[in-house]
Amino acid sequence: MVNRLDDVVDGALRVLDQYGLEFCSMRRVAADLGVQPSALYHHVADKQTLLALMADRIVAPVAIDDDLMASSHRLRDALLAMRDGAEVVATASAFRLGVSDLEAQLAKHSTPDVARTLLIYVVGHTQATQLHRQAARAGIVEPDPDLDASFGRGLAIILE
Amino acid sequence: MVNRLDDVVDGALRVLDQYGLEFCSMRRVAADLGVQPSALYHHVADKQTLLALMADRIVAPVAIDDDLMASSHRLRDALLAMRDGAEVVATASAFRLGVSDLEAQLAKHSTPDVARTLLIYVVGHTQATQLHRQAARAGIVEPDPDLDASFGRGLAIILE
DNA sequence: ACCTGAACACCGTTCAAGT
DNA sequence: ACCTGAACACCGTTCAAGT
Repeated sequence: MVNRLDDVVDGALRVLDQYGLEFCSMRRVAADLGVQPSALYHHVADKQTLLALMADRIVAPVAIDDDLMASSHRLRDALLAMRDGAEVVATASAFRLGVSDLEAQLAKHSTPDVARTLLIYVVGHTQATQLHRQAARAGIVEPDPDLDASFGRGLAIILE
Repeated sequence: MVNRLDDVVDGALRVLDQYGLEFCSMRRVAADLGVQPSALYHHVADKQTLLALMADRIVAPVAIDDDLMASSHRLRDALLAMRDGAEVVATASAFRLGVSDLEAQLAKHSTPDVARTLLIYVVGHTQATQLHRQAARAGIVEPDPDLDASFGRGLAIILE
């Protein structure tokens, strides 16, 4: 079987969505691709690099435009669409201040400081939301139905 | 040698500060305490629980008062004082929306929405800062001297 | 270019047993 | 109450070698 880098990222995202970040190991991704673990290192330098590529892919389809409120909601939706999506993005380089493409896009439609504050807030709130939902699903905590609305209210505070 | 739960958390924080979250394993913490890995499970249910206790301890000395700007800076300083401090707090339960003691403290001096937005921002910006500094130390990226000031400007956006 | 097979140095966690 | 010793089922990564 022949794989390209894109196939490896595809497989990694499949494993992430199915099993969660905790179980998204190089060995599982390899198994998903029907390949030995060592084969992944022909495509990718290490796990961190693979995670960065996954983060880029999660965030790639998000369109940023003049409407920062709507753009923020689209970003949140893209993160929520993938299991542990926000945490992957928060830890990987898509979040690197000053290097993130997302931050640059947001800055084009506002100011650098608003862009950065917004990006941190959206990823952070979504990460907390996914953490909370996971805890609620496990019965550790009662579900909070206000979390979606809470996101919008925080957004309004940042965007005046 | 006899250890209490507090000694275990102490040891874990020592290992965290010295080696970073990536290498803060149960086995290393045990070695730091001069004990077998299995001994830790007499004090703590699992690693996640230990991380939550560590997060609580990192955040415990932070005083929250009327001055939300100064309080936010104190929280940031406490996170920066511990290697990977922001990431530990972001992942552990100190960050759980609606359950975090820090969030409740902040809410007493403002509104629930401002408190939550502030908490997410401070932890998020500090996490990105520590990520950036680590990358800069490794020579992967050039250091950004504006990060400290950037924090204050984002804070001002949230607090009007 | 893409992969296998085998190895190395690690993990978190459990559990019977010791003191 | 606190810990040991041994085991189980895993990790990420390297590297010679194959096609």
